[in-house]
Amino acid sequence: MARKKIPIKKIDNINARQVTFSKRRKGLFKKAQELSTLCDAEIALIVFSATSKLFEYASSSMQHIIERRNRHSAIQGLDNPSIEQQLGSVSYDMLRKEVEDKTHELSRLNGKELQGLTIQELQKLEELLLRRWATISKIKDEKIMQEINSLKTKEAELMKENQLKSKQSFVLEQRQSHEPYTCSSSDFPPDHGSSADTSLKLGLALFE
Amino acid sequence: MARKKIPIKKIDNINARQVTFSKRRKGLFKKAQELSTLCDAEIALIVFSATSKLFEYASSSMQHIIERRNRHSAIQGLDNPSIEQQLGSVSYDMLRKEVEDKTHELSRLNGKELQGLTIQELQKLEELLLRRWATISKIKDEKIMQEINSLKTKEAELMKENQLKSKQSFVLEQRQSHEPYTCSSSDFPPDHGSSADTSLKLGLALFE
DNA sequence: AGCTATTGATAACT
DNA sequence: TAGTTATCAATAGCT
Repeated sequence: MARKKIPIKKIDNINARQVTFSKRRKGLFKKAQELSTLCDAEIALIVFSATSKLFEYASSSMQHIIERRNRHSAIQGLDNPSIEQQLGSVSYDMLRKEVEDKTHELSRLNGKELQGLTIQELQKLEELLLRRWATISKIKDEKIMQEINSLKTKEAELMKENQLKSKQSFVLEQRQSHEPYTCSSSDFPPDHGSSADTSLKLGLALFE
Repeated sequence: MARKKIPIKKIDNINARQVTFSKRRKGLFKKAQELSTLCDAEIALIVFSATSKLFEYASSSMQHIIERRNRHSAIQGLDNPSIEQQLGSVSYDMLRKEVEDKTHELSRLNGKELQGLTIQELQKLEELLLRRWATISKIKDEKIMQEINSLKTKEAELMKENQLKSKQSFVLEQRQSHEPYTCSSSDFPPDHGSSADTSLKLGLALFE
């Protein structure tokens, strides 16, 4: 739609692709918004760029539309809500109550209904959030430590490997520059405890 | 974009609206598909017509994109889990689905499903909780200040009242022990600035 | 549903 | 990165 028609296939040139993405994305969002307004439609649009950046539009609330869509497709086919209700494991009213409760709890956690609470309730909520924050911090830190440890291990292994290769090269050089002699794997020094130790320390040093 | 420019507002004529919805929807889906192909983007588009008919497009799998999107923003902000009083009765299945969703969301917020998250996601969650904690702290502090102020006011009023009564007693005593004389409200001193100040300081001292 | 006069979107270029 | 413009694409009003 411009100076020239382009084929609808992945744009090779990275820069051109980026520019096109930016322009067309803008156009797409505009059209979505227009359709929503003109025709009173409920629209959700989710776009992930090739670089995993998220762009989204929702004529109302994204969560609402997604939930509505899930219900819509879940209902396809087995659409007899009252059968289960009649079998009566859980009553309809109980479920409705539960939805209300959870919705309420969620919105409170989201900080939207805090004005009505007493100081004591707010203090409890404050403590709760701090505890949750601490939990998450802890888990995050554990994950980071795991990551670090695995990196350390990898590093140590690589160092060891490198040193092994250095020694091999050294032996080969010696053999070439002086008198040749046969060699088997058993000719290598049986242990390199001290040098292995050194490599471990070097590996550690990166993180300490 | 045609014979005439139309304003972007809800089309009144039902028939025209239906036609426009059909045409523009087609255009929107085409553009979404083109953007996805041209720029290697992952796109999901959900459209509910005014008559609650569902149309959707997903460059890969709708569920996959929605989940990816949830992971992305889960987490930052959280959409409004607003009460959706859909017209008419909500089906049993819908309610059960909603309970599941909200339970899931709650348990995530409660920090029970954190092991599966990446370090980046955990960091976002951590920041979110801190923000919420800050919000609650702020509201709590505001409430405390309100409480303090109302106490201050009450204190000041009581002090004033007491002083008033003291003076009345004093006057009565004087009248009884010496010569009587008539009195009106205008006989009271107009201001007690210093004593009011004292009560304010006392009120504050409780919290500082 | 089609048709076409117009408006809108955008590819290439600056 | 943003702005301009020559083209191409979408579509509003009709039939």
